[in-house]
Amino acid sequence: MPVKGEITKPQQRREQAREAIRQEILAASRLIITREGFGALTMRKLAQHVGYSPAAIYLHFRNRDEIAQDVSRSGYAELLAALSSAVDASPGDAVSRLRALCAAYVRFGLENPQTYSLIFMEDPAYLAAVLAQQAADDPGARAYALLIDSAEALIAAGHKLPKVGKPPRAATAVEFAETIWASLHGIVSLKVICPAFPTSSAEVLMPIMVESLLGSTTTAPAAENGSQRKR
Amino acid sequence: MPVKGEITKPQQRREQAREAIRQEILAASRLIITREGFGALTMRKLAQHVGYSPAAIYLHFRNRDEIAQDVSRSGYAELLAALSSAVDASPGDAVSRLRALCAAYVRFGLENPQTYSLIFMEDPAYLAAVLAQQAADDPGARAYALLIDSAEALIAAGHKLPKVGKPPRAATAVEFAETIWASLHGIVSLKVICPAFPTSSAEVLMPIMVESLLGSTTTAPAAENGSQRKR
DNA sequence: GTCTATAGGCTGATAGAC
DNA sequence: GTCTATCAGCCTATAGAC
Repeated sequence: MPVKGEITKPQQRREQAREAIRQEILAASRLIITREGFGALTMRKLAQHVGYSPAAIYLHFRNRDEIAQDVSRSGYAELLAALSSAVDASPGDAVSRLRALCAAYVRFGLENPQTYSLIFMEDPAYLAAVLAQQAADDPGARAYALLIDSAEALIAAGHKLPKVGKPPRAATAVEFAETIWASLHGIVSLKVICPAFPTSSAEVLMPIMVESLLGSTTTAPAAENGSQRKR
Repeated sequence: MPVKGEITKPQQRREQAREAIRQEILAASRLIITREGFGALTMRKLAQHVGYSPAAIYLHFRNRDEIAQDVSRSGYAELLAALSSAVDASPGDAVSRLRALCAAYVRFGLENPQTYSLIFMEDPAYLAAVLAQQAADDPGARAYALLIDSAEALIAAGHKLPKVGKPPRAATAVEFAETIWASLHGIVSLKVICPAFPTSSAEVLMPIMVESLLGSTTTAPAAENGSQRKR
């Protein structure tokens, strides 16, 4: 139904219809992927799901990869939403927010294994594309930025990041944030691919990681109990 | 050529020939996988490589999965060898050995991305099978045990593992070891699937992780500088 | 034992009728 | 625009000739 007062040319109506079908196809793709994984997304199955012939899909998407990219993008958007709301709901201090962020990340991965697998464990193209396109509105880039910002907030709050390299220097916010991310990804990806294997639960592994990493930072203002463990 | 003094019956000779062909097929499989990845291992390509027809492969292996299992097993053996030699070459103290183990693990993964991918990032069957079969001679189980042992050596050397859970209790050796493993896996798997993405190099990320985790342990005997960071 | 030939299935993608 | 029909290729696995 056109908005009152707007002129709806036949062209526009057609455009809207096209977009609606596109979204319908994407919704079906997401459903198939979250249920059976990316490998199960075939053009035939997808066409059957939306009630078209396989050939019709190609009128709206160039190929299977373009669909995967779009679904991937919405997967990053879901992740971003989960992380954002966790950050917003947490208390004000930097440490608490970082803890909340980590917990939300792991929870998202475990609750959406197929989506997580698609966006972080499948073809590198989707992952690389996120980094390559520095568009600030990309949900993947924004999720990444959320983590970096949290590490910077830690520094701003007076925490000193752990030393690294020879000669030793303080780790940068990006290095520290990526260390956290890689650690969390290790838990999630192992659990996603083989739920039984790390015999300990993510609820046990994650706090050990996060608290160790947070513990490796030292607070500058309150130097009463300096906990440097080396040099 | 039979060993001098042994009686080589026709039966034995045939057995040896069969085994030789089996090994030849496995060698070709490893070559294909390390070059092009597990996905590129097809019966046709494999047959072409060893100079047989596709059908001939089925005389020596039940199916593709059996080949994958065998290659996977040898992958675990390679990993075990890399870890063992690193442990043997390191100084005696528990901390140094754990550091050496971690460095060797990451190095192995980065130097053998396709093998690493096969044994830790593909079909869960291979990973689960290693855990399921508690056979002590399985290379995968032995590599796992090597890590657990290192964590236990840390305890034996007087280190207290970090607290976890509510109410807080000290983490077990298995929990601590699996935390280390998951962290390292996070680095390697991200780098393997998308070398460009964690923008920091593994050489930077890995020490931050390992030193943080080691730093979260406290040495009991020398309690002069207790570095509890909480409670 | 090893081969050729082939069954029977799947895939992504396209040409051309309506 | 949407369809049917099909291409060209891949796959695992097997039957039966030599």
